[in-house]
Amino acid sequence: MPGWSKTWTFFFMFVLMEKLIKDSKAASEYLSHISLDCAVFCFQGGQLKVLLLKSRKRQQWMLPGGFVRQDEDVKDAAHRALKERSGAQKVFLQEFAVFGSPARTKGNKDLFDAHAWLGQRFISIGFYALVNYLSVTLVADHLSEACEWCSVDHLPEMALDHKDILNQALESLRQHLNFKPIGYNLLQEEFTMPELQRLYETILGKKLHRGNFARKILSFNILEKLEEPRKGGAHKSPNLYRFNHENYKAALENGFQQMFN
Amino acid sequence: MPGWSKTWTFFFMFVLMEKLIKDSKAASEYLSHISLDCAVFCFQGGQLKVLLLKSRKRQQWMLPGGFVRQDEDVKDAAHRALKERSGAQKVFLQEFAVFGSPARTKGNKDLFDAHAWLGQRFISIGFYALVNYLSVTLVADHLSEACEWCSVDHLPEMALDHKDILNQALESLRQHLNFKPIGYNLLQEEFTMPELQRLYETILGKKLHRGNFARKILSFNILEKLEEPRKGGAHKSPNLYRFNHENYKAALENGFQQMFN
DNA sequence: ACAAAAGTGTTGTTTTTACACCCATGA
DNA sequence: TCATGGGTGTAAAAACAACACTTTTGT
Repeated sequence: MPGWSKTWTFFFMFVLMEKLIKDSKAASEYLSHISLDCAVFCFQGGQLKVLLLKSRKRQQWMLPGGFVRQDEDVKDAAHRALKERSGAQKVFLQEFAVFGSPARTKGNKDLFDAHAWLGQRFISIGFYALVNYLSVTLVADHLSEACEWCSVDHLPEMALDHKDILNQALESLRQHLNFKPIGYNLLQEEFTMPELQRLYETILGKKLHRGNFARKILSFNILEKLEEPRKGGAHKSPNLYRFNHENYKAALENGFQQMFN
Repeated sequence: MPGWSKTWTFFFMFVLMEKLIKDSKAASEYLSHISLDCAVFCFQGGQLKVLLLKSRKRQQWMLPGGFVRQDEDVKDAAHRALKERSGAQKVFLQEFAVFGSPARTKGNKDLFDAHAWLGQRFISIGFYALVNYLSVTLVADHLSEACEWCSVDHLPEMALDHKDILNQALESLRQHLNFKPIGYNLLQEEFTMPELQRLYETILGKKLHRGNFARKILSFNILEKLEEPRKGGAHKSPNLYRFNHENYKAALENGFQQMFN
């Protein structure tokens, strides 16, 4: 087409591309090939739990995830995805790994065949999130029929490589226990010593000695004991503590030098 | 255009898009918006060094980086980038962070204005690599006029957020010292006790006690002493050691329980 | 002779670990 | 009274840190 100027070629292209873009809102709204998956943890009933969605189409459990808008920070995208799913804002979010094998989303076309855009290859950025069980209201998205907390000790079968992602999130959680404000974000603002100990025991996967645990964690001066104990339990009212933000933050900067192993 | 069928619309689009794609080889070869940056470390002359490239266009130092092919594993892409830059294959590579702020590549257009594709927003996946100084031959790419080892103690100004990426790589290196085969990958196959100690001292940034260091690291049974010492030095020939792969690997699986802090 | 490397012994300190008590209190 | 929570004392074991002294060996 020697008579066509470059300008005309581009003009036509844009007219046609606009139509394509309207067909697929996602293609213009989000960066292609990039997704994120979140392992959202809470601590409830003495158990570490993770938020799972059940896909409507295939009855498989999945981690909540999302995509990154054209001009959005990746971490903001994760916050947005999380807010939609749990109503929770200002959640503690930590990136822990990238899942970049081209094979990992081969099953996508099947899983999401109603949406062509979802059939592409995705490189997924893995985050773990820590939320307070009480401050959260679960909301299933339109692709999901259920949205539940599931104990990490009894995980169901999961779609794609999501079980793998979750296991790596758990491993990172363990390694970060002395470096990130994990206790602070998983517990309520006010908590008892047995609750804190059970959290540590659950994440580390082993029993800790009661007396020594309290002695050690108190020696860091990161806890403040409150005046009033928690009333209403079946037994002795336990003391309540909360974190001293300043000292906690300062202690994490260096990482707790061998806190608990 | 009611007479046009959807099929025709798409046919024209593809014809035109093909032309666009030919205009920009990169756009078809690589995933858009995704890059990777490598902090390549070696240990030489008692110093930890990092591989830097000097950009021809702006005389700024940069970390070597690359892009991910359409059907390529992200880690393979990092290996490929590294091989081009250093000739090194089978390098130890560890992903450590994602740099996903939309602001981070705002300077790109200026830096790479010869290549439109490079002006887009990039989410970069950060790797650190550990190489043996002797097994590497540096090669500058066509955008760079120099390619050098630079001591991490005397870093020059760097482009974009590369200094930030490098600092996070160093921090990760420190935290991984007891969990990843860092000594194994930075030293030669055969090394002396003072070399190993200096490596630990450099990464941790502090002096360690000679006698206690040797005692402790030998107690892990991860080293094998060779028959012959290293000849030719100015003083007493030091003993040579190498890692016992099996024991080293086993020890890393649990992480060295407080090895050196 | 000197300097770097190597090996080991010793000592005091700190940390860890494991028990053992004792007390408080809500049902 | 019992189950749970909370506080403390202490003793043995282990780990750590700091020194000191010795030996080896290539130049």
